[in-house]
Amino acid sequence: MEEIRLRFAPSPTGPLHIGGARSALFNFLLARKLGGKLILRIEDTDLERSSRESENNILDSLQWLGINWDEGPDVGGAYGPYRQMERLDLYRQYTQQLLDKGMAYYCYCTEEELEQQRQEALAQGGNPMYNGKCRDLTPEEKQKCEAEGRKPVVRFRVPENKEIVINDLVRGQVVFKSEEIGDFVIVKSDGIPTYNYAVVIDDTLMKISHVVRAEEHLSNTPRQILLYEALGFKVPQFAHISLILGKDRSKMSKRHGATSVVQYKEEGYLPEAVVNFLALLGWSPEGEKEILSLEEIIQQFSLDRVAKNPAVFDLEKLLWINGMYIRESSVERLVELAVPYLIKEGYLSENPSPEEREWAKLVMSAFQERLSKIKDVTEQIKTLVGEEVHFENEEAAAVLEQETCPLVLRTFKDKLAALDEVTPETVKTMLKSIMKELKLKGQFVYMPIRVALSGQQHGPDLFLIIGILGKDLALRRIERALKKVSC
RNA sequence: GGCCCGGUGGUCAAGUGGUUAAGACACGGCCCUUUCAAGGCUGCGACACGGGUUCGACUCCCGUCCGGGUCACCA
Repeated sequence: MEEIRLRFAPSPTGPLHIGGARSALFNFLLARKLGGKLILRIEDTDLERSSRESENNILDSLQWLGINWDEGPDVGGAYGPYRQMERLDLYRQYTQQLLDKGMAYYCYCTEEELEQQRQEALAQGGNPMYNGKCRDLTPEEKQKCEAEGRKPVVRFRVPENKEIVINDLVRGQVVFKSEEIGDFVIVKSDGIPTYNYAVVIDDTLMKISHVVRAEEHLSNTPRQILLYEALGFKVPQFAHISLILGKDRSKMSKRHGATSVVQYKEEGYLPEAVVNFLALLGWSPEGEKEILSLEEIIQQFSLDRVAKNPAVFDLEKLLWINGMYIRESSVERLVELAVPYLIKEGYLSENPSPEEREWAKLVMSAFQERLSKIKDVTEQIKTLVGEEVHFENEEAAAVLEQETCPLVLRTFKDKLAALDEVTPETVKTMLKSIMKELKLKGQFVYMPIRVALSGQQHGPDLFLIIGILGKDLALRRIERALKKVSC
């Protein structure tokens, strides 16, 4: 039995993209489902754009999501190194092999020449591919180019009249013709291999059995298969999953909003929610239950249930899923998550005291049911902090004009002042007693107090609001309202 | 432009020749409730189009249209 080995191979050219996260997730899911391993490989051959900072961000993001790998640049493994730039020697020997066999050749064309070729091909309505100019350079021609100081690239000699068949695990059979593929570069003029080349050698050397990646790579696959065959390597199984699109149905990009995993983390999304959402984008569980833990998803995961069509990223649904997870969370966890936001907005001091943490707990239990993402709590809490009460609108202000309002507020003030312990329970019974004594319907008691305390007609249960404000501030806000009402 | 992949409600998405074409998000209504939210119930809403094949097509074939990807010394 062949060992099951999957990999996620990002380029460290920026923070982990949401689409990359989904590729990583699907690889992870399949690896776990099949009892195989997940390998993390860093494809850092683009010297211009690659950075260690991005690499770290990618690892952090994956870890945050709960996507763990068995081998990688940080943990090592038997098939390392796991950064392509540390594997240059490995590629070199295969390049020599291809060169010796005449399956690859040096090309001295300049960028300008290539650009011109492309334009010409395009103008003739053809495929803008390399025309094979340097395919059969004589030693003299070569020498001339060298003398001019030209640095050659290595191109792969694409065989003629060949059908390349991909048996894709999600797309089925896809056929390409070799005539549609021009001789492509496998080693750049600086000696660094290109993606299509390095990926083949690495996947082979790392014994990757299944390559699960985004659909944008489907058209690259025939090139890679040609390379596998030229090198005498075994071709792995391929599975190309569809892309994630923005609202306007084009590929997800910055203008669609947050595209990187850290941005979602910073907005206050829970990792389980992001994972759950991503899994549902292009895959569907068998049952009707959509809120699933990673374990449940692994159990149910299968490539047969992966959709072929691209999926539009629906933030509304992510928000909903996130809200579901927030509601399922313990208040303690929510407090941990919320504290940084609360500190940042100045609602808590840098090192929150036990009292402040207790307050944060009141806040989070009050808002747990109504948050879609943790960060929103800073917005929601605004009305419950400070001396000033701002009425959300005229309608709210009008509540205080009610005839019975002064009486209600005064009664409430006295009773609250007399309360020894302000807990949800004591406040609750206190409020009920006001209803009874004054013989007033709920709305004539609760609404004026609510508006006087928060300026809002809507919000968490009144007794929770009072807990968050605290006895003293609540009293002062009532007094202010009372002053306004009595004149 | 050539090649490749795709096209079920606004969005995600079941479905694999015969179904009243699931479900979820969003949206509307009702219930619950002192408010909102959450929750429960309910409603609106779809097989891109045109030809075939077949007794019968969302499902199979062809064409058209639409969307996306790719054709880099980026991955």
